[in-house]
Amino acid sequence: MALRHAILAALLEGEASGYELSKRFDVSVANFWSATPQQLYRELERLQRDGLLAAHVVLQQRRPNKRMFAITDSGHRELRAFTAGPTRASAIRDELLVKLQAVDAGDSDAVTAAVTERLEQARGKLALYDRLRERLLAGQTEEQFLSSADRIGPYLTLMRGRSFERENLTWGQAVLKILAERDPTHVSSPPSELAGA
Amino acid sequence: MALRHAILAALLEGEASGYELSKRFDVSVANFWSATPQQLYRELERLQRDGLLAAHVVLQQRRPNKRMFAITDSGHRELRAFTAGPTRASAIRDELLVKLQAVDAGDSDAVTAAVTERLEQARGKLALYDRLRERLLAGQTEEQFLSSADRIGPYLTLMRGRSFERENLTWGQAVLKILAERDPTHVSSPPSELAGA
DNA sequence: ATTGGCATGTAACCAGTTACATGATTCC
DNA sequence: GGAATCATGTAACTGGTTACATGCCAAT
Repeated sequence: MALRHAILAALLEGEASGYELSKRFDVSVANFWSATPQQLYRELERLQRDGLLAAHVVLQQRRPNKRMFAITDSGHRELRAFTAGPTRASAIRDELLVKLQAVDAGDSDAVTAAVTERLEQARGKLALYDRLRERLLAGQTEEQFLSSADRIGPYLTLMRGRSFERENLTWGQAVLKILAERDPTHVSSPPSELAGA
Repeated sequence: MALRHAILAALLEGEASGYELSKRFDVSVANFWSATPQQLYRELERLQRDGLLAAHVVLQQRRPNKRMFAITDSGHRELRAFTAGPTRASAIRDELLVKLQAVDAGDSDAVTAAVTERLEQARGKLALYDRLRERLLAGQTEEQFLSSADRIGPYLTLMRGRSFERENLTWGQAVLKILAERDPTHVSSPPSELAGA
């Protein structure tokens, strides 16, 4: 029953079709909630059935018609009640870290490649988040934005995603260095200091 | 099919019963994979059935008997193959961030309380991770440990968990300040600078 | 001509969660 | 005496993933 609330929260940005919502999940919601298009379509059905969303069909000439979903009053009440309820602990499931846990019994080169790939992804996401941040700020300073904006929620979650990817970068780089030093084809390099402050 | 590999990776630390494994998941594996005891018991059954784990019953006098599970050769091969295969993107599902995304349409005080609670948890986990780190290092410097230890995987994942909780702390504190400034019962305080470097 | 984006869905399956159940022991 | 810990499970349900299917339009 938590995907519901993620969808409601995402629709605060404005009404959307299933397809548009899945794009929205890809770019901004993915920091804190992941869902496949199939999940979204199914849950949108239910949300509409339960009266938390209202749907209306938009006819398009050059594209297929789409069903736009908007939050109802009942949906707003539900979302508000959700923010007031107990918070479940976050579930993390990261295959890369499972591989790293097993690196000593696994294929070290393959794990190195996987970390490198993750690093690339982190760089890409960081760049995306920086662009989204610029768009949100719209020329204002952070201070100005936070005191004047209608909605600060999307900014706060974006900043969490941003710091997460920054950590992925620094951590991943340190891990690569350590794995390289462990490698048989050894070349010495200065210590990595993974522990931080 | 990924819980299997998380279990195999966890059993690299040594054989365990279902109960012990679930404790292990709570303290150290939870950074990167979460699973309930019921999931573990079911998957241990299957791993044994598929020959990746071998079980033997340990009779105890003052406690119930337990079934200890150990990785077989076949299990080791499977784990190695896993580290060499493609890596799926990590799935994050964090209710607290859903609440934050919806904070502008939600109960601001309740969200503040939830962030405060998360901060406490982060402090606790950080302290735990620091203790685990001390235990792993066993008096050595990080550099010494990394060049001499049999297994560095657990250390690398622990350090990721540690930096994650550190980020939770700094982010959560900034969010609390921002939410307080937004509150009707307003008291001015210096700007928070959430953006970082 | 074919790839890629827009737009929506069904069906089957697999993974994860919740509730419940049992029974002994140790600690307070 | 009661709570916490050790130890394992069943059953029912809910949530999530994968594969497949359709069809049109725009761009190359």
